[in-house]
Amino acid sequence: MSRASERAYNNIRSMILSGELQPGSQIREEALAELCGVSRTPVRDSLRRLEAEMFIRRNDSQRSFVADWSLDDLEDAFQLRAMLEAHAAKRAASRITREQLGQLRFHNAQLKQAIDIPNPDVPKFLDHNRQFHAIIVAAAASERLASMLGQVTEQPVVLRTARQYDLENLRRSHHDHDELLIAFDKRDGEWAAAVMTGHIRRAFHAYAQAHSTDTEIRKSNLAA
Amino acid sequence: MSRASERAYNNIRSMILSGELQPGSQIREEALAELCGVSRTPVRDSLRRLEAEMFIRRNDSQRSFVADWSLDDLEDAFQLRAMLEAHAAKRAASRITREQLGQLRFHNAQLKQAIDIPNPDVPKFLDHNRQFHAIIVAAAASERLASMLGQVTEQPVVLRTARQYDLENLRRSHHDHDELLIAFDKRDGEWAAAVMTGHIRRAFHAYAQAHSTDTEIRKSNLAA
DNA sequence: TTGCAGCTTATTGTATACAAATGGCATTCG
DNA sequence: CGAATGCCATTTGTATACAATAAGCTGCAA
Repeated sequence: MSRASERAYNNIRSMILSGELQPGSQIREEALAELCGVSRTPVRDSLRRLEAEMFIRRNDSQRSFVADWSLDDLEDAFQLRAMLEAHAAKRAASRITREQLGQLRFHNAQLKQAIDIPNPDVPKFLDHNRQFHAIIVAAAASERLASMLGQVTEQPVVLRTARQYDLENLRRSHHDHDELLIAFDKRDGEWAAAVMTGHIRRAFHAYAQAHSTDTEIRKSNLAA
Repeated sequence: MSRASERAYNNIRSMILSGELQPGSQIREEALAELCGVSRTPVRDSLRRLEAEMFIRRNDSQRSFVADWSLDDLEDAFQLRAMLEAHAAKRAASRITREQLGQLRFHNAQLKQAIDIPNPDVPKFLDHNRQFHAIIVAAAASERLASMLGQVTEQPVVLRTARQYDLENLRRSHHDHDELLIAFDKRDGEWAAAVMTGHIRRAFHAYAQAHSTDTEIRKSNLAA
């Protein structure tokens, strides 16, 4: 996608992800256009795209609002994600190449390094984690599946998820990856799928727990 | 969506589904704009949307082409659809209301009528079949799931699928629905999911068979 | 006071002109 | 003859002006 349009999309998306644009708040095309330094045309393109990705929703009269997900909605998204990633793992098990297996091992080693130190390097962990999962999706070799996964893997909160993982969860996450690697090595799709399902579901519960704590803190702040 | 944009979207979509725009052929915004009697702006909106739905793909330089799916790609789509619809059936089993169950029975009775006559009324069958599945998706109560299913249920060929069902397949389809109804009645999500999986997979194989026949006919026509 | 009608303003939709980028062709040079 | 290069035609991207629509407000009447 071309320059202005790309910029608008990335800007708006990151404003939503960062919370700069508050969930539920209205979005005006012209305001965003100014913020991004482009005209309304590329902004409109971006909004359509973000709407398809469910970052934005529109009311009956076509006004746009930042999506505001309940915990139930998020569980729904995680459930779909678990199903789709498990499917990807299953497909990947029978298609993954030696080279891709090597890459998985590399990223898994890197993310182990990121947490096996006194001060865990969470961004590094997240980056290699992302790449690890991306390789599996690529090995699954289904464009549609990849596109659908794209829709559920980066919902606003998901970005915050791993940050709220405690160290124990990060370690478990790493061990899941280890087990996935063995399953892939044995070409056991069912096993890989089962491990992946648990892997994603743990992520949800870790998020849910952190979220409730977070919500309580926010409430007490409001009360104070 | 507003008038011009809506019209453009529906026009272009049906041109693709009907084969009027041939798979693989390039699409030019201005040509479509003239065909639809609107300007390029709403056409561009539509193209973006159709691209997200994978009816259209773009090359590196942003030129658009009608998607051209191989049989493998289609199997992939059907596989995802089977998984998603099974998931929907499972969720629906624990959430469906008495009223929705009644509606399912109604549509199933209607589609039975449509094929239980000397000259089957295929369009009627298709219509009630569509509504039957729509009710299940609604009962599943997941917006995301519904949106994802939308992406795999109406790929170009899918429209042609049921037309190519032979009568026997239509009857089996009806019986699957009967079984789904019982599973829903017993609130047995696993059973509903299993039936649904088979239901969709049969649809794929019916299509694949009809497709290969079709392809052979086309080949012999070319040879002649 | 409440509810509604009509007006005003805010916001999105559409058309169009122009800019940028890309592809194809022809020409030229090795 | 083949490959590279520059130019022209085609196509898409962006900005902007204007149209259409919906929301909100004001004032009047029941």
